[in-house]
Amino acid sequence: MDVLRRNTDYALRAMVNLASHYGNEPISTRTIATEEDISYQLACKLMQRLQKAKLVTSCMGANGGFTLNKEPSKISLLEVIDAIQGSISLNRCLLGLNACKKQKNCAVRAKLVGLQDYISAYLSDIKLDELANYRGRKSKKNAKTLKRKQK
Amino acid sequence: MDVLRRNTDYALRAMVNLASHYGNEPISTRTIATEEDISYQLACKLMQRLQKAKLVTSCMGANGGFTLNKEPSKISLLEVIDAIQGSISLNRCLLGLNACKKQKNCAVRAKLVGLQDYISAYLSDIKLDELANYRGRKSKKNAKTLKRKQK
DNA sequence: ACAAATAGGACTATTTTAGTCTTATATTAT
DNA sequence: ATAATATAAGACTAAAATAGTCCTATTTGT
Repeated sequence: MDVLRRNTDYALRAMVNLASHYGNEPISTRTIATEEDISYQLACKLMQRLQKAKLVTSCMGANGGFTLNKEPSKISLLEVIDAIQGSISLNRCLLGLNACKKQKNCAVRAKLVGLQDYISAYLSDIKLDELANYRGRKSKKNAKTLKRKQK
Repeated sequence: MDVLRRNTDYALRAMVNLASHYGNEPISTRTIATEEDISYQLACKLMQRLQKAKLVTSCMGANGGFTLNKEPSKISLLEVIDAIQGSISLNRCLLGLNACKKQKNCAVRAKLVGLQDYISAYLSDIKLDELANYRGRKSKKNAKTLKRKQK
């Protein structure tokens, strides 16, 4: 079972794409969709959600598109996840809440909350710039390879 | 989004139930289903899965039922989760694998693997006896309350 | 005016998860 | 032996969650 959903993955790719163009003109959804292998319509939906979450800013009209709302180093993986698939929760169903009548407070639940906090902190620590840089490195490599091939 | 599914919750309740009867006769699925508010048929399915995972032992026939295969203190939450919903994975979809052509090795993935290891360790540390004991405490409390009411 | 964008509601399809039905088989007590 | 009470397990159905599409409106630059 995967915690991160497909749409979250798409959105993250879009965000990394934007991160790597941070400071320049807005990038259109069409461009993002093409570059990141996402269906255009779906990309539209995801960009809208990212905008609602105030992670990106939109510019309508010709030459429009999206830009990041903050520096890449200030946008975390957790924010993107929250924006697209909502916050990840471990508990609810675990020996507690409405699932099991027999206990209102749950020993495990407390532990799981602890785990959840850890996860959140962990994901908050991963920022878009890291991801974009990694990609950058990767594409540089590709460029080199290409050059060599062209010789 | 919840990481632990409903069936996992059911199964966990069943396991805690068995844990609280550890050392005695087998408990029938019908009893478990009744006590833990699970549909009988579904409970059968879940018990079967738990047996396949070798967490419980079955005794067929009249007076049959299930018993834990190990001491409650040696069965972890993680084992139950794995048996019912399979191992929890964070990655797959995250900037890697078949999802994104552009990178074979992924910077984030490594980080997520780290997180995943932490989660596994955390869940391995929670054992059935703790949960059963907590329940025990709780029902004592209820008994008290009941007594007081009866006065 | 036109082309290129986003905005967003409504809808459909797909996938995953949950739950049920049915039949077979094993064990015990009578 | 037979009846009653269990588990075993495959096939199937239903429900819920997720992904994806379609259509129309609106905005903006040339």
